[in-house]
Amino acid sequence: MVRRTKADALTTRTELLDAAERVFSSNGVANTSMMQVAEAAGVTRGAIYHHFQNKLDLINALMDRVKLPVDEMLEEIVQAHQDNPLAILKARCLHIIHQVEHDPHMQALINILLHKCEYVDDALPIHLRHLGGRNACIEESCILLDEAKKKGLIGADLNSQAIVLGLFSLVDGLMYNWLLDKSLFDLNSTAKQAIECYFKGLQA
Amino acid sequence: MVRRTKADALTTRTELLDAAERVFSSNGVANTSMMQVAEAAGVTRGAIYHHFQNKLDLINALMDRVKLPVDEMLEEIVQAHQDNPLAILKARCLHIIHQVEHDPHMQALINILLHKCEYVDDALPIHLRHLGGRNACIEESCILLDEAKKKGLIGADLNSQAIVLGLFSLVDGLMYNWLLDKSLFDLNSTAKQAIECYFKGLQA
DNA sequence: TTTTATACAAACATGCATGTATGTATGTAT
DNA sequence: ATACATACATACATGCATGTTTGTATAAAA
Repeated sequence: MVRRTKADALTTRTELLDAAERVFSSNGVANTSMMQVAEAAGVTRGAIYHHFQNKLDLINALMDRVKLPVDEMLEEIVQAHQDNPLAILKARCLHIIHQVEHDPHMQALINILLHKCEYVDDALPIHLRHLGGRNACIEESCILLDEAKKKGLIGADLNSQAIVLGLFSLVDGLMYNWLLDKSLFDLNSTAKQAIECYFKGLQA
Repeated sequence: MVRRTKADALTTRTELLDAAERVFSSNGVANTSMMQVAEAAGVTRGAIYHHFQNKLDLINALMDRVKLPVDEMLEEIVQAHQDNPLAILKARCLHIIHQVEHDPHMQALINILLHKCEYVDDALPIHLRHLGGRNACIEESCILLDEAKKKGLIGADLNSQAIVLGLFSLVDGLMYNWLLDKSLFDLNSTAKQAIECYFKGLQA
């Protein structure tokens, strides 16, 4: 019913993203129509198609909003524990957990990726981004573990890649299960204990 | 084009389930139409709607085929390691991993549940079954851990529930990531190392 | 052998989702 | 002040998926 200035348009865009986040989170991506997103944002489909090409483009925009802060934070961690590769690795895992627990946008997005979105060809760009970032993270972590091995912090017989994959799988699994039913357990304390346990098992 | 005897009908039904397993696995549940399932099975939609009420009913039937063997096997494990709760728990985890790696039906189903199916209200019955079985398993495992604690096998300060949740999250995460890209790592050896590591971290 | 039930195929009716095209009021630049 | 672009709403056209109904050849039952 109304037309807007440039700034107002950006507001509309943001509201659309917020709405998409909510509706996708509760209905699932495939199960949500553009109409539903529009309604949740209080506009018509016209607004969506003006700002985004289609549902995929919308999801991509959702990811753009969230992904950046992650990498920045990681820098800090590295510097904080300069010479202790294991501490860096552990802090990273706990940081991810913390992000998912406390940043609502991150939580919604991860929830969508893990539970509300089928890993299927035409959704590929999204998942490729997710996996791309994560694979880089794994490689980097392998290096950290190798350093730890050199310093004698962990058993020399351990396979770095397997250990890293296990670690990230543990983190993934914790988020996966917690997002499935947040009332089932406390994410922070559970993650802390489980990750602690895993690291303890690494010692030589 | 053809009509069949009772036995042939069962064959058709099985072929439909097999087809659904394949098509869902590659296209995703929401993204697959009954038409595609029918085509993959070499029949028409009529055949599907004769054997199943709708897509949900079809998926339920898929789960019925697989779920039973799991519980049976678990009995054996318990008896094999009669008095060592930790060994039982570890064997269970490795058994699940083994199942997913080697039983194609199980693998397809877990893949569908983890990656090809949105956790959304109308799919609820499916996920409830999945979660139900798993929650029972968690409770049971907590008991095992408590026993282990009494026997002094693990640290007395550990929270059983957190540890169990971590363990199952680890297993879930490993399956999750492996099914995402089976070429990325060897499931069996990676799981063995990671789980081993986790259990090692439990010791007092 | 006649009757009935089974196992599907084929056709029908409906609805919803998508993408696009068009209209229009308002902001913006000249 | 005029011309153009922006930011949407509205309307339209199309297609596909679903569920149902009907038709039919064969098997099973009586």
